[in-house]
Amino acid sequence: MIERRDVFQAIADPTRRMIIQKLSRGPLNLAGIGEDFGISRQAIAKHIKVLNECGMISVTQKGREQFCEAHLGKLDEVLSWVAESRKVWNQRFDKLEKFLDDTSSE
Amino acid sequence: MIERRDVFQAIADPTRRMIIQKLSRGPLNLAGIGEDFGISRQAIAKHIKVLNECGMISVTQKGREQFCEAHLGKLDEVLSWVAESRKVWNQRFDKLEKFLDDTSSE
DNA sequence: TATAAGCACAACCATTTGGTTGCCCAAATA
DNA sequence: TATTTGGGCAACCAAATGGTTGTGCTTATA
Repeated sequence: MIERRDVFQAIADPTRRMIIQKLSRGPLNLAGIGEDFGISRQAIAKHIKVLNECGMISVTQKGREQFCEAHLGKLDEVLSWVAESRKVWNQRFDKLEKFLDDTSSE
Repeated sequence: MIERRDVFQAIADPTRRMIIQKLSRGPLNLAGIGEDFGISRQAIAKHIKVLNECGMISVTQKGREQFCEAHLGKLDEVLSWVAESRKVWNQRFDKLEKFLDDTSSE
């Protein structure tokens, strides 16, 4: 198995998705992120590490605290992949339309 | 660890993403999907199983062959999650805009 | 009918994942 | 200064992941 570190891996885990949404409201330190999760601080720290390695967030030291900020622009990669996957799909609809158009005599 | 079977899991693996894109051009049987992947047929079959369990594709028996069809509409769940995550982000931009608007006297 | 094609099932494997606990360190705060 | 508070590091764990090989079964095809 190979360790994958991309956006798709970042958003694969539900906890990480919640973290991203939480961070979408603004930067937070680890303790702040960990609130309302029934999960240990270490588990959160690991998710933060993964998100950072995936390029989804950046971490800034500030005194003894560590503030995390989401890079929501990174999600563009997901959007463009979805768009790419549906490209032919849409073309097929276009073709179907054209076919129905061409074959309809009434 | 808990076995997660959702769209995010489906698209987390690069091989599965390629399979989805391949299927976006139309249904294929397992052998057809497996072409051009440097991977065993069994590995492909496992990915197909996962994709099916995630609801990303459906499989139809046809004689001795098994045709797979992608459910590209399922990707809407990804799009809406991304949109939801960026909602506040956009609002923040709006707020910033408003703030700049309100505070600019020149 | 003999053979090839398409696939299922099972066993096996190394690595990753997602979580835990325990200990410890440095920076704020009372 | 004593004590919280925020967090790092390492070890450990069970389960999931992504792959392999081998065997065998059924459906097409030569």
